Amino acid sequence: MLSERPLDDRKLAVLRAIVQDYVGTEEPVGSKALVERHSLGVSPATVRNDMAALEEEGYIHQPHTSAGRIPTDKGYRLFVDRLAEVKPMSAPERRAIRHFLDGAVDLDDTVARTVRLLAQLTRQVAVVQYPSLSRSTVRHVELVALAPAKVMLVLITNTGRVEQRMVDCPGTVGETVLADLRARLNARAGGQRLPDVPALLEDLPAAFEAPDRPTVTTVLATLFETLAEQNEERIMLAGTANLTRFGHDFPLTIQPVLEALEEQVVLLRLLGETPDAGVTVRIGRENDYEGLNSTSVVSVGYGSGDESVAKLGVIGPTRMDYPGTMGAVRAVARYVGQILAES
Amino acid sequence: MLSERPLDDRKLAVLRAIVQDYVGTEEPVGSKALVERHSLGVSPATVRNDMAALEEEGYIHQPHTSAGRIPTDKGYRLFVDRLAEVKPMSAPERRAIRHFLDGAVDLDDTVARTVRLLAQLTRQVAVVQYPSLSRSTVRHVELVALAPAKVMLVLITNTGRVEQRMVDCPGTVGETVLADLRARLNARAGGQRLPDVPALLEDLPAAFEAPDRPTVTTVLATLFETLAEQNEERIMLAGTANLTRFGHDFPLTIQPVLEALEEQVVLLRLLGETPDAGVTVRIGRENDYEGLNSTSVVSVGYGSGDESVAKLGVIGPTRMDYPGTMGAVRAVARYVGQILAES
DNA sequence: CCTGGCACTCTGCCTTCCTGAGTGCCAGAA
DNA sequence: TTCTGGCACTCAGGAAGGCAGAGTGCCAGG
Repeated sequence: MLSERPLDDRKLAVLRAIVQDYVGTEEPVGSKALVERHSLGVSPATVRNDMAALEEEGYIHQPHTSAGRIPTDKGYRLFVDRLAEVKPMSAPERRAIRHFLDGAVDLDDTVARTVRLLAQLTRQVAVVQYPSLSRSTVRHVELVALAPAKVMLVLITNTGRVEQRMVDCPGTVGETVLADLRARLNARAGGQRLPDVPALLEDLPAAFEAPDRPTVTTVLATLFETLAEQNEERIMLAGTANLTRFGHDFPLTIQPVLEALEEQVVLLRLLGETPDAGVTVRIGRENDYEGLNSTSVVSVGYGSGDESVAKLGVIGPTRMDYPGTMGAVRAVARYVGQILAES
Repeated sequence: MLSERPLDDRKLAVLRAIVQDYVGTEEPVGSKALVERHSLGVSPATVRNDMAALEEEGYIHQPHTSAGRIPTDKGYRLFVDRLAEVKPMSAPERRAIRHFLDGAVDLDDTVARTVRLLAQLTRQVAVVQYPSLSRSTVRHVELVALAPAKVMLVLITNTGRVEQRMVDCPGTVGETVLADLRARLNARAGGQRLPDVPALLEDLPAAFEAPDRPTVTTVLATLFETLAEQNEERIMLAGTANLTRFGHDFPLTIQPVLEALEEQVVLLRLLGETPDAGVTVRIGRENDYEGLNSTSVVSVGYGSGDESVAKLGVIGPTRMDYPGTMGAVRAVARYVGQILAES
């Protein structure tokens, strides 16, 4: 078995044509139809031989003896890696994206608009992760006395995210102590990356009078807890209705997909595996999660600087328009990054 | 046509039995099966006569000449209004609900847990509206100077909701002015219902020195804007995967439902029509929104006191277990209310 | 007013048949 | 070698026909 015999150019062209046609028509594509729709310069019989070779190598597959071919996961993989160019968005599309995202009033709104936009552009299911706490820095820490022994702690990050927690203090908290603590917190933690903060504040209680130390310790504990709560990472979804578009073959598998989409944990892990740079495509079985074995995930990191603070992506059938989807994902990520940097 | 002839007790019993069986089996129910499974004390032939009468009145309907009967929307309506008791949760169920909701750390988490819980209990799609701004009161307003001319406004409500906005001030803002403004804002607005706040603060700029007034006005403007932003009402969804359970007949209609669920506006209007008190059931065509014409919505208001601050509910096929669903919805609403009151 | 009996209707399912798309292979041409 | 036209073969999927079973409406008798 010549399993690693390199494929010549024409075979690659045939594979490309098969992927393109199958994505378009959703039906197995035969040799005759291929020759008609693409000017390959050879006869159907020749194409058939190439197809046999491609099948031998596992790039395509026949549902039934007398049917056309459809690409396998491996075929899509080769297509994405070597046969397709990311399709850039057109100028009007870019303007539209820009304009749509510019209208956002706060972080929630930005994320909400992004996810809807992505779902519309790709006509698939879109997923956007909120800018992660661990990558961002402290913009401000605020303490608000709500009752004699009750303080509200508000943490604001450079990505615009706001987390708040109630703190039940061991005793009454004086306004001056609170002001002092607030000032020190901001002086030391301001601008620092969240994971670095605890180390910087460790010795803070020592700076206060003994009676106030329990309070300071309690507040710090809550703050650290908030910082550490990685699992608070949130995700927004849109476009689930698009799943129904993949009619014929998909309804059987729509349920596990919907289930996966409901599991924030699954989605977070999915996005978590995306490397920071570059558009990533994970095809079919390449996804660890079983329910997504018949889908592909196109994802990318986005961030306010050149640094990625979170991920976003699209989930659709393995039979998807990869160049278009990748283009859309990349463009949207870029613009969200810009918006975040501006705000 | 004796269209308003009152139905005697046995006919009602037959209707009740039909609804129960159909909900259980998902198949049209015939006279023979009915008599076997319910002790009606009469023969199939008699039941057939009753069925004919019920059909005449529009409570049930035959898909085909030689098939059993299924309830119509009108039939379900009668069932819900007169033939069914809300099924209370069992003690273990109540404990589980209580326990599950008690673990929540903040409002987001409470809502998230509620919606998941409801989806699991009813095995349908659950919807929970965040406590609405307009019904709640101001717990605290905080102003934080982030830069010389940049202030962050944080609004905290009694329901635990936190809204923040950036304010770009016309000039540099002194810390004393800010403290003064903060104190006055809280003194006047604290504990007040959100819609009443603007009127109470109208004359506030007059209390400040002329040079500071533009700043005060700007901050107030942003605050009012935040208060007025009704459309910021948010909704959380869970259990969409349950839609696929309604296999045979439903997949055709699953798409419009998914689309409806993506439209926050539709959901908000849906919940908005729910009266404050009591569990409401809207069946099939009774729903204004076309995509939900083959679904029923069971909803109820919940709140921290005896007052409803938001709504929650369940969306499922008209063929649903009404008593059970109503019981679950009512119980969950009650417990969320308690949790909110405690926090 | 209820019941058993009976003739009737129709869906769902199974089987059979047939067409058409698509294939693999082979012998001959470039 | 590599491509091409020809040919026999396979098989999914739709159409047509037939059958069984569930359910009905109606009627005459208890």
